[in-house]
Amino acid sequence: MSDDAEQLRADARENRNRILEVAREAFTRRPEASLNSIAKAAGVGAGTLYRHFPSREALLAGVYRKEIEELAALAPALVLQHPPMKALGLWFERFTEASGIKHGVGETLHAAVSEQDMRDTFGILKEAVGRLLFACEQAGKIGPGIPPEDVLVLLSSVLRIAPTAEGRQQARRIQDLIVRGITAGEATVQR
Amino acid sequence: MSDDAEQLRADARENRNRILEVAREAFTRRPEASLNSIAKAAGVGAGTLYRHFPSREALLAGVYRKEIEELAALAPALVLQHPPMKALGLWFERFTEASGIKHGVGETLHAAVSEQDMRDTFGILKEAVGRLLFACEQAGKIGPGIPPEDVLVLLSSVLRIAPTAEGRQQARRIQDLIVRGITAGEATVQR
DNA sequence: ACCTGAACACCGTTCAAGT
DNA sequence: ACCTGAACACCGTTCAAGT
Repeated sequence: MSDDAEQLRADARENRNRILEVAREAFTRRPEASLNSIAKAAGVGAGTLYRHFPSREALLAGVYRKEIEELAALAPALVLQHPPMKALGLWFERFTEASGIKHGVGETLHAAVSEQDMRDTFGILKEAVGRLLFACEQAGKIGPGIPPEDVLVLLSSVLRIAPTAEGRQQARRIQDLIVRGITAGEATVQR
Repeated sequence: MSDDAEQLRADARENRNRILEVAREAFTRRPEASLNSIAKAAGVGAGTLYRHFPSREALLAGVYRKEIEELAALAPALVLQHPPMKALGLWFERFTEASGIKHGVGETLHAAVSEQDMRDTFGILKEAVGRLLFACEQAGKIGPGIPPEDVLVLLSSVLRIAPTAEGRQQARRIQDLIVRGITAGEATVQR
């Protein structure tokens, strides 16, 4: 929602956007692309890139922020259009499919503890999942008090899976397992 | 089980072991420790390290192999000593606790598709989980045909969690969610 | 205010030369 | 048969000098 590029001088904002464009491309091609190479491709000095994005993670967050915000915004929309459990399932699928999310969320989750930028982005996703879970809860489909962040951590495991045909099947199976876990409520967990 | 250092000349085997020792220490302190610094600390040339471990991942696998093998060996032992579901729960806890596993398995899972070393190590863990699941299945506690690799991928998500007190609680909750997902058998997954 | 790009210390990796 | 360590190309990051 917030633009993050509001009070910038015209040339600075242009640079910022160009960096984000180039970075998105570069990361899609090769997730380990160097920041120097991105700066060069964007036609800016290395220092400029570092001024806008002080760390690799900050750049990642910048690149995928829009995508993540869209994904989050989808949650309430799905809740309106579908029965709660169906909405949850559909959102899970979207989460897995969103290609950019792969890198973006992975890093976000990983760094959510330390980096501030990340906490924000993570918070957006957490809220989205919370909304979905709440709807399911209201409908009596799941037990109360399942922390959205737990679901998100669990869901993040599918991001590691390679995007082969086989991998996609596995991702689907894993999504189902998560849904079942949520659905089961108080089950026979033994210690 | 296999030693991996069988047919080596005496000095080579010594070097190999020293590298593994130093690397374990270094990775524990700082997961991104450079390979050059490890070589130096181990008192060997960089080339020697690369001869033994051609990639960072190979070194990680070497470092954590023993630990992973022990964890895997624990599975059948637990099955003999406890009811199946309890054995599963205990093994999950051990998996989460094993500190070295954190780095080792994370990388292993990530690279399991490409690297051969990794496939082997991953296979060992997969077999262990398979054993646990089979016991639960035999006891009629879970549905049949849950792929061990799915459980492992899911379980790997807890490895990202920071080892704070709060984090440990979350890890525990997530383990429970996984167990519930497995237990639920065919549930109300909607599409 | 913002940008450039040379400079620094360090990285992974290779390979000729040694034993 | 194995090891050393200098060398290479590249990395992230900083910062004086420019506009």
